[in-house]
Amino acid sequence: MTRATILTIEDDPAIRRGIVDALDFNQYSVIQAADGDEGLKKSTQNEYDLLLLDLALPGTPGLEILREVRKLRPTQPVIILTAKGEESDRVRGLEDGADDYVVKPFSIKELMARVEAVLRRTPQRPSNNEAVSFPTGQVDFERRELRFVDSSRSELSEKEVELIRYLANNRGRAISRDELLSSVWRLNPKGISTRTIDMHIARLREKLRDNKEKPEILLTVRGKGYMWAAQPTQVGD
Amino acid sequence: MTRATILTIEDDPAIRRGIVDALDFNQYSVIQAADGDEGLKKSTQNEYDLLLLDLALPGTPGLEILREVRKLRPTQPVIILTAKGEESDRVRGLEDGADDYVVKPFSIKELMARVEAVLRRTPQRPSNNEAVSFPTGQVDFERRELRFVDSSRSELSEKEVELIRYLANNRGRAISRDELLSSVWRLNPKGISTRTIDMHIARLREKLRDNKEKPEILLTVRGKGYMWAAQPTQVGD
DNA sequence: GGCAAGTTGTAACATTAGGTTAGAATACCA
DNA sequence: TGGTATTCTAACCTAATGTTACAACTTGCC
Repeated sequence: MTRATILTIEDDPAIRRGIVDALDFNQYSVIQAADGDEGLKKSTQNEYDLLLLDLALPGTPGLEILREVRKLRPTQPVIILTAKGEESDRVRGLEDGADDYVVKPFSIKELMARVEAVLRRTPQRPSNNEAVSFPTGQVDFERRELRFVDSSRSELSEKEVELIRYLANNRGRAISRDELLSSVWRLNPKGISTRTIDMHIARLREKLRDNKEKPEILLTVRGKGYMWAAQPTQVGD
Repeated sequence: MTRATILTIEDDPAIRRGIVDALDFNQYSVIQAADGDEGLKKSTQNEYDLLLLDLALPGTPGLEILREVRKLRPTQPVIILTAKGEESDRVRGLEDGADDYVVKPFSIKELMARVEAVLRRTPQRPSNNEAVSFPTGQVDFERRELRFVDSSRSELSEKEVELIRYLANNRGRAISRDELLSSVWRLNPKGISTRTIDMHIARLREKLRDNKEKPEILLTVRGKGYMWAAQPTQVGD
């Protein structure tokens, strides 16, 4: 069991190698990208616990990657790597939502400290197969089904599971259709025009037995997308 | 400066006196209600940091008060007081969302421990005049105005301040119009039919310079109400 | 292969919640 | 008392979402 999955976007092979080794040694699972285009692709197609992003890259520039990722995944943790002197880049990066930065040349020790710090303050999401509950029941990701308090069940399809997982992992945050298409469907279309998501939501609401007129679990956020309702109250301890 | 404001709904004058004294001694601000009707009124008209609710009351029964309050304020912390033996009431109370219970007769020490515990695990809201920020600026409750990053400002009216405060204090949670009417307007109408809230929201969006078609700060949750957007990312430390 | 069941996507239409405008009521103040 | 700011109401309108019905695709099985 690795501690977290980290995407490293860095073109210098020596530096990349160093980073990967260090992360690997510290029990992280590491994915690599050697240039901007590959980085953009990997970072937008998948969600990682952390992105290590060199700003000076061949291909798509680091800052653009950052902005794209940020648009799609507002909460994706990102640490940027900048060369000494390129202070303006660093400032732009932080403005664009990077969580922290490391200035090259850096020591492995320093990098690891930053990594740990950012991961530490990332709100801990339920891990992949942890139970997600809603007022009238809970989601069993293992068995791909919903179990209700009256112990009845409904089965979930593949896409439904992924959709529910993504939404539930981000409860309390309104997720745009773009973000869903990118994260759940692994597509990357700017400004979509498909009702597919709405369809799936409708089907999910049905299975969740959510209130049809006034949903209480899977909320519609006008002009934005959908949201898994924040837990109203936690009863007892 | 008191630590928190607590509403005590308890008909027995001796017990009530004891509770009030103890809370007072511990720096809490205490409001009292001596029967169910008064309790229902006070608990629905105002929001408190904590509700101490005796279940056996003349007038409106405790459980009904609990349910009404819960409908209006899903996060209102509540501790119920039950007589020894009335176990079914206690269970019902917890089912209906009470956060904890104390069985009579209880020691002051025990009560205080419960109070502290519940308050401790209540998600700490920004206190009344703490700054609330949004991506393009922040709310200054003192001066009743919005300050933007470009250091321009807009003034807020009384109602606007209260509305913004309530929504922002509950960011990430969709607030129903009923809850707003009850908490901000201090009205108690079941199933409203006024567009007043929508109006105020529109004006607020204007002042917040929120995106008109796709709001990013003050979101509309279909069939439910409105929501102050959850913080997308916290930049840096 | 090819049929059946299940899943996912699309097109087209329907509905209505919420945005919006304009003005009436009310409160505030000098 | 008149003027100004604020709040509320009524009425209208639109576009975002819900919804239906079916087409396309996948999967497994004989």
